[in-house]
Amino acid sequence: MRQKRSSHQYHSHHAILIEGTPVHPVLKSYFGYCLHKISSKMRSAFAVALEEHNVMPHHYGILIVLRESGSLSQQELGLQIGIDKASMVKIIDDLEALGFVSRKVSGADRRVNLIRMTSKGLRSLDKFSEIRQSVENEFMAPLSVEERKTLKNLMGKLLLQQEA
Amino acid sequence: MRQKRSSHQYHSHHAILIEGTPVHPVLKSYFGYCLHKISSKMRSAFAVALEEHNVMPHHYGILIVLRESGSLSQQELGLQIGIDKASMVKIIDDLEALGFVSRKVSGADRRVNLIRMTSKGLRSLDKFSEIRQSVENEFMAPLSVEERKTLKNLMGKLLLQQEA
DNA sequence: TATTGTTATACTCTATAACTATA
DNA sequence: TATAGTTATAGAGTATAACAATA
Repeated sequence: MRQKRSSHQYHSHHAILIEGTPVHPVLKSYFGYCLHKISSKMRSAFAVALEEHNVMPHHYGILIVLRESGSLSQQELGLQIGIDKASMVKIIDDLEALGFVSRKVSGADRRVNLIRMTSKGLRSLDKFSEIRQSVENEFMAPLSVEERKTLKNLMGKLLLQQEA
Repeated sequence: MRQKRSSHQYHSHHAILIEGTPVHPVLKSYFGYCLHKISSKMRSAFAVALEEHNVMPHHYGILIVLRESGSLSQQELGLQIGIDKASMVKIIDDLEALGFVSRKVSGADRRVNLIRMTSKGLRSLDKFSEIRQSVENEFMAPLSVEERKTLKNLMGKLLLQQEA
């Protein structure tokens, strides 16, 4: 429990709905641009929806990984999702202040903090996942169920390549 | 011609290839996360590829819109792609310093700068478009031609909704 | 000496407000 | 007075380096 939160990076306050940054018609034919536009709108919609719970999308990611992996050191956790150890400190501070995770000094190596989810964290994570799902549904609205599956499948293929 | 450039926000220096931020397996099932990951990797690959020409992705967007629209005021130009007038100043400074655009005080209203592409700007834009295309091709590599078309089509539908 | 978590620092990006010159 | 462009400033985000405790 170390600092206060402000979290005003996404300033819209609509229920969930999408705010209006202009999309220039000429640029709509560029795949990278579309990707960037949709991605940032979706992320900011998610951020706005999470705002009242005092968390941000990256907190959500941490919680998801933590639930899957069980107890981890801060550095391990950061490694798994590409966040450096210095930035992890603040993120874990946030989550600990909210009562979603706890730090426990490792018995085996007293330098490391083992991060563990609390039951409150688990409950909240379910809530956040509902929120994530509803944002995703809203964005996917123009697509049929079949098209959504196709889109996810194609995106998955693109992501796969990155591992190599 | 007002200030120097640094442009080191993307520090990788591979030819074009994709650098490695980890993608956690659990998160791969989340559409928004995949979108975000691919989008930022693609954008940063584009940025790295543009680096030697001293431009960034948003400069490219400006040039594309400018070529399409012809001469525009700084503010008009910014409005079309969602960049505020203060930020436009530096961007136009950059492009002017590179000789890609020129400012000309409007005869009708001496407060406004009409921005016009130079022939050097036009030539360079063609080069940049080749670069953009090759980055896109690299990212699309895992997909068949048919799949690429499908993906672009689906993304287009998602983007369309944003206009409303 | 090397490593975990921490703190401090610096640098980018972005948004806002203040200033000028025109209108 | 209002507006286009400019400048200055402040905030969030992020990466690096230095530091304390422990190994």
